[in-house]
Amino acid sequence: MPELPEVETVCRGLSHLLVGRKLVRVEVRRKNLRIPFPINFAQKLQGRRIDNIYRRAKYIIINLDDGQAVIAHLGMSGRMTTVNPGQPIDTHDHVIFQADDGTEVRFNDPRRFGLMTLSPQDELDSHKLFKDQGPDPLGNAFTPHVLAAALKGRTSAIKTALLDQRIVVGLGNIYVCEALFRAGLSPKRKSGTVNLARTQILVPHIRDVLVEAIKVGGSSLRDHIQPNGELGYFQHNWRVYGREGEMCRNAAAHGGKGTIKRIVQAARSTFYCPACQK
DNA sequence: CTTTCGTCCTGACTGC
DNA sequence: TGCAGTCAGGACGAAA
Repeated sequence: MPELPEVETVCRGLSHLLVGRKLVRVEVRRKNLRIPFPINFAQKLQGRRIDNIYRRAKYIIINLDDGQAVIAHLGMSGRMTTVNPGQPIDTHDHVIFQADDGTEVRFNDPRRFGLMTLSPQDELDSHKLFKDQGPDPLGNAFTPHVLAAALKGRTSAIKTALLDQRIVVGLGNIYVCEALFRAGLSPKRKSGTVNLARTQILVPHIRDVLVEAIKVGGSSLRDHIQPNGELGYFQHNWRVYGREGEMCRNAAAHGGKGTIKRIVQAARSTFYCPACQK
């Protein structure tokens, strides 16, 4: 699942491949991803030079030399990969980008929860997709005070609230589970009880887990891979996600007690240790 | 306003 | 071995 670290990894990989390059050919093979492509999407990209590629929340932003930006989201199963010339087209290769040095990048998304659209660069802040989004967890705007204020008075579970992109962007199911475990907070705890004292513990843990994941290229769940085809390695560092029934790594500190449990919240699996998350 | 729930989609996995 | 059923989940819009 592309969450913040995976999208960041993809953006860095794409930057190396494409920044400074001119797009000589763009082909849209399927027109109905999560939202329709803009009219003449491919034609508008052809001949443009790529000035910059960066991550905004879980989106990939590709700045073109005419002031437009491509906005791309990987959804659940989206991938951006380079292919060798002549590689056969896959059923789920939805967009093909060919650069002036022969580099070919394909957007492949079996489940089609992803999207790709265009916006003027200077209108991104007010864009429908971004206008209600919360702070980036790796930016200066995400502070314990800001998070505590956003959670105040809420009755929903903290797990659910952290998945809400209006509160903080970038987190998905895996990293929310991991951050709450590190912070010793129960995923079932009411958001409103996560006061300043608790956000002062939680915020650094959110940052740490994301930074650690970016360092190793993100997580690979099923088939998530980087543009260069390499797998991310962070899944080996998961402490609770996908570890139902396993002994908690902190068990020694709890008299040998603590088994990772799986529950369902808002129709999503939550993994946590009842012994150390309160 | 907040919160919850259904929906989109396909591939991997489970159990008979 | 094969096949039906279940699960995975990001985001959004509708419903409560």
